[in-house]
Amino acid sequence: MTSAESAGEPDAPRPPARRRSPGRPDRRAARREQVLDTAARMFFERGYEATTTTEIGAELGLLKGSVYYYISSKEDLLYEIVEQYHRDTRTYFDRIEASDAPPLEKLRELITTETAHTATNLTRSSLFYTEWRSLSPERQRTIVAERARHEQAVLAWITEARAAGAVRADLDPKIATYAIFGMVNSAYRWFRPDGRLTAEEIGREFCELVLSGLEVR
Amino acid sequence: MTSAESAGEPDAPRPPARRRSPGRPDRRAARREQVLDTAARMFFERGYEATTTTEIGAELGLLKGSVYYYISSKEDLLYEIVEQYHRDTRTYFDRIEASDAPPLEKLRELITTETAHTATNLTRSSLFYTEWRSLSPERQRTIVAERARHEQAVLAWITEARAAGAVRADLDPKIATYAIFGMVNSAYRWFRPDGRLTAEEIGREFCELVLSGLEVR
Amino acid sequence: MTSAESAGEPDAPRPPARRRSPGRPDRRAARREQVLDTAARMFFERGYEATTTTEIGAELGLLKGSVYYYISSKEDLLYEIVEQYHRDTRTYFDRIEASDAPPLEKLRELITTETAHTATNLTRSSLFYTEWRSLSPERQRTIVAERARHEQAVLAWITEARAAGAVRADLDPKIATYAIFGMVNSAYRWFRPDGRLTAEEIGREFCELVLSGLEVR
Amino acid sequence: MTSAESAGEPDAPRPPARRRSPGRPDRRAARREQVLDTAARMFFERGYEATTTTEIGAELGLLKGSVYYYISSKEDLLYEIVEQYHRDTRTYFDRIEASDAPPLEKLRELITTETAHTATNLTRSSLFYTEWRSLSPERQRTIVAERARHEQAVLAWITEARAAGAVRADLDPKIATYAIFGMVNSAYRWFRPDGRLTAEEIGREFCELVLSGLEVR
DNA sequence: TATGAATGAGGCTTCATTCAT
DNA sequence: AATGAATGAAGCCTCATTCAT
Repeated sequence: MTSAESAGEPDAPRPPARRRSPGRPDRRAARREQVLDTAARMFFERGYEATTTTEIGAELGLLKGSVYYYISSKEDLLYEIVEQYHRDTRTYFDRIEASDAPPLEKLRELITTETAHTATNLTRSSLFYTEWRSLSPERQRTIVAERARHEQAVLAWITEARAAGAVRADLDPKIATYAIFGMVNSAYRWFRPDGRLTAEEIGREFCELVLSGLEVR
Repeated sequence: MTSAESAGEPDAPRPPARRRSPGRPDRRAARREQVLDTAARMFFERGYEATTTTEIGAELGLLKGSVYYYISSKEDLLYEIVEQYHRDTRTYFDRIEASDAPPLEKLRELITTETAHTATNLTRSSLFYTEWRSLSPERQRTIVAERARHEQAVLAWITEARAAGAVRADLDPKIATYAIFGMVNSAYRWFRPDGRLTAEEIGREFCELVLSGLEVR
Repeated sequence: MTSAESAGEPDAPRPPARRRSPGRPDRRAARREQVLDTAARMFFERGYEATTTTEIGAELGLLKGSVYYYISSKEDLLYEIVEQYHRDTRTYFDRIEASDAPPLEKLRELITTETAHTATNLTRSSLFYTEWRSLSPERQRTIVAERARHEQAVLAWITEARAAGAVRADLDPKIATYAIFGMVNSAYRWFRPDGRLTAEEIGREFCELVLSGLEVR
Repeated sequence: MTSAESAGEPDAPRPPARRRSPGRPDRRAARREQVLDTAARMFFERGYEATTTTEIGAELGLLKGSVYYYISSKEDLLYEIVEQYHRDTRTYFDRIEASDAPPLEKLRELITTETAHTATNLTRSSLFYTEWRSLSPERQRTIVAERARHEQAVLAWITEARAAGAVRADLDPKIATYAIFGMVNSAYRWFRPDGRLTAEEIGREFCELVLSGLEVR
């Protein structure tokens, strides 16, 4: 399903599902993706707890029970939605971290990419930040750990740049790190795909603001 | 600082409730405040939906039914908790806005105060930002409206300072506003009262970072 | 008119409570009577189940718990109200039955008296007819038995009069009996003390209608 | 479901519900009707307030939660039961009123039909008269308004007949109206389907009694 | 593939009642 | 004579989930 979500869905379309046999497209997987997308949108709009399986079914033209043909539990549904987002996050983060750009360049790249990613996956990113509490403790831990990894890295970059004299010595790297994530991750709350600025432009603004705040004049 | 809260409660104690008869402290109101505080902490720890009235009662040494001697509904309980925070917010915001300091001074003052406020009322601020969805539509509207008011004001301050040449012309005031609120309001997620830095110090860091990012060099 | 009822109370005032000692009026009994009257009115207006002890207390300027200083249970309260009415009913019924008037005269007397009684004790009679189900099985039985006794008597009177040729032979005495009670006992539903006709006039109308319907022309 | 309800149910069977697909009888609707009938009987026997959803479920071989597969709330359940009765009432009333029979003929027809209707729908009529207080204010209003309409019509008929000299001038039409409804509507309290007389016979008795009471000799 | 019927656990809330003060 | 705090039982209702068809 390359596309055409119901009007309210601000997320970018997921890539089409894999096909089992070339001749016969796997309809099940396609429908499954549809279930995920619909649920994601509804969770985004009303919250996870407030969305019932009955409602999800209705939105899909299915009865409550039929939804379980595609999912194994409501929590799994949420997890899968969040996991997709999470996975993407990991991907670009690993790439950036592995690069040999100077630390502030990495930071710039992370801010830009993460802002764009958040903005292009509004509903999923929103769920990632607001509904993780409804996941099982173990799954929460996975997510928290990954976030911590990102924070550690950013902290390390800033610390490194500071040691190298590129970042103001009078700033606390840890607080700066929190500030950056607070700023970037807030995008899901107010970004509108049809707004005045694109995700890229917003990323650039963030970089300007933060980096010129950090940098030694 | 009359009251010893259970260890987990990071919020500053509320001032004692009004007394009905001057000589004899109003026990009821005190207990009621205890209920609010306990519930606030539990909502903070597990989330509003995940906290049952049975659990709240148990934590207070009451049966679930008995909790209703002090509250009228679970949602009202949440609202009251959030409203206290909300009210305080309004108070200092109005004071700052009414002052005749230059716009960037107002901004500095707001960032500092709001950061401190968030940090000193960790659980309540947390609920304010994460559980407002569990409130009735009307109550949600109240909160959203107030937040919008703050954002409008900050936007106006930045715009004004920019027009006066005090803020870089290449930055978008609106994005800057969002960035500031994202930063400041993220404090409830990571601030720890027993941490290395005080709320005031964090506020100062934020100001440094943001203002030197905004200001024309 | 010894007692000042709240405006809505259509029942005739109960006689003042007995005094324990001539010099010191028994305040408790008086207050108790007030509780009965207030409860009776509220049960009448909202129904027994729908009236809470909290509300009864509030109406009396008391707290929930304090009401129990005067009553032993909510059901007892209802029973006592209904019992007063019941007792009166028994009194005049016994008097009529014991008289040596001819059967149709007794019938006339019963219709008149019962209509008047119903009308003068609107709330209590209403409860007698509508809320008896909330009483304990045993108490229900008492009431049902008494009503049956009245019906038996009326049936006997009509049968006797019919045997004597005073009542039409083509009418079924049992149905006539039911009809009469249905008619008379419906008064609590529509009688208004400030209406066009007095209770006595209504009683007379009933007699006219029924007796001329029954009597051989 | 043409029949054979559990022994205690004195109401006539409802006509079968509409079918969704012509070939396959709609089981759901049938079961739903069963729920209504069972609940009606239980409300009749113990009263609405005294009947719990748990009990209704048990009687149907269901858990309390499962009952809600067929109903939306306990009050809705009551309303639907009462509404069916109400609807029937309206139907025959409109027919009679629209006829061009002379007023006393209409009266006779109404008494007969209403008595029969009450008797053939004992439980529902009973609920109609005794449990309407448990309905929402708006629903109460609907019912009260309809009853008032019937009373107005009967009052008009009697008044008309009286003006034409067919009814005794010394009787008050309004009281006569109340008397008639009191009489007819009391049937649910004592009618037994297996009794000595049929509903039709009882209706005839009522007519005899009332009309010969009303008519000028 | 999807339905329909039911489960079962649990949630929020209400309320008559008690009892020490 | 009345209060305030709490109890405890029960009530209505919701919902994720299952499973035979």
